[in-house]
Amino acid sequence: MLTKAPKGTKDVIPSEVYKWHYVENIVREICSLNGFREIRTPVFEHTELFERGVGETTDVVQKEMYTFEDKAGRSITLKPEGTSPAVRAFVENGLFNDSQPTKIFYFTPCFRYENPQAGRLREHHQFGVEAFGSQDAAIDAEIINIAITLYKRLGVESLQLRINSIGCPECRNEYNNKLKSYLQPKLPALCETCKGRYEKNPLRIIDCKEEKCKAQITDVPFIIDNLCEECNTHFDKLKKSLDILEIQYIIDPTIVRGLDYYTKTAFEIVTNTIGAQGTVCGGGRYDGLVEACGGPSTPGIGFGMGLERLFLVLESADIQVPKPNYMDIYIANMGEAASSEAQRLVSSLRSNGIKADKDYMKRSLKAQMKYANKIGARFVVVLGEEEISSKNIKVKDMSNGTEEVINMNQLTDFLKQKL
RNA sequence: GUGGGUAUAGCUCAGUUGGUUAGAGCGCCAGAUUGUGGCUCUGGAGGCCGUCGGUUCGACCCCGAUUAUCCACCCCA
Repeated sequence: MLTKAPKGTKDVIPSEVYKWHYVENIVREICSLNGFREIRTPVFEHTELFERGVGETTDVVQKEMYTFEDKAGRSITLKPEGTSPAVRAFVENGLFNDSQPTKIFYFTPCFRYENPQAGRLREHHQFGVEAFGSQDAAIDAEIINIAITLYKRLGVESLQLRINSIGCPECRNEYNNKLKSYLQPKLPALCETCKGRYEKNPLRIIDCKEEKCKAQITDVPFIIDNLCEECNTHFDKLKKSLDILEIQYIIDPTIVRGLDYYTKTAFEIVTNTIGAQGTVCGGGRYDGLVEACGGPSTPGIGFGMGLERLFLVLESADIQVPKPNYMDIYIANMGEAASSEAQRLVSSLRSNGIKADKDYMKRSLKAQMKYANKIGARFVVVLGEEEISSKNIKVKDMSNGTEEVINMNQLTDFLKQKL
């Protein structure tokens, strides 16, 4: 127990972390190009935020949250998703007073108490993007474009964008009635969960995976065919915008999303290469969420992208993340005096911005050379009594084995020139 | 919450139809004559064979439970 990470969590060890850095750097670059700035919010929030934001009837809130009381009796929840906290921060800090839109992004851990499987953890990490303040469907397309661009930059091609519109409260209400009257005669044949969904959230029945439910609703009316004029116009504009950006998409009327806050645009980016959990990015518009969280009526749209799943996609596509150079120079040393001199040297090199390391294991010279090779040191200098007294050192280029003799004092300049 | 698979070295996995000292590859450490890496060769360290109980003269192997892990359902990223 002591030496085991909790179920559904994973360490990122030093030899793997470069992949995260690589992706994070590209994300930051893309966000910056699109005018999105980073926001950092707490790992935990008041439970109420998620109940209100994500929705009391959702699975996430009903059975997947890490909720506990703190010592003062407050109900606290580890964030199960990133949008509600972003909205809370948007409202609390009065960002709606700035010129709109407000365009933000974040990296955050998310916590959900579920049984782990391929592509599903109890703690996973998301890259998320939110844009507040604009109702323009063009911004929906641009949000989607950020996710598409990221995957394109990483060299992934086998992904599919699926879009839908799930309407606004008005047309959804009307549609729900239509849906209910369609479903009512079939109710006895539906599964137990769907019987429950009928009153609370009939839209979800369309998404049910039970065969008997699927069989019942083969000619179910979709909301996409029952949108009000405004929502229809919005969806048309979205499609047009995606065309302008040359983004391929599939209209999938069964996308409903499991978080209650979505309105109008809902989308998923999916793959079939990483197991059953193929949604790599999911998001949509949430025009009522800011108001529901106590802010002024403000439209919004965003997405969450699971980073662990992103890495699964890279793996399945056999895409290698370039490894960084870990070490510029390694100072091999023999004997106490040389060890001290090596310490002085690496310290001076480091303060000049050169990645430098030395032996701390009292290894033989041969072993030190092997080590230097293994850590990927570009250059090696051997320090012994001779070098210390003469101040002349041989700098070996590990990439081709050539050596050059220079004065010890010139090492920094020499390396700056070579690197 | 439900179902199935798996559990042997740091990692990936063999293995014994139940019988004495449990194996490989990779990795790690060291050596192959003087102070120079990658390739090769040699050697070494490293395992209560997940845990507890049962069957048996004898269990790493069979049975049960338990825990962990993987996969799937549900749901989601």
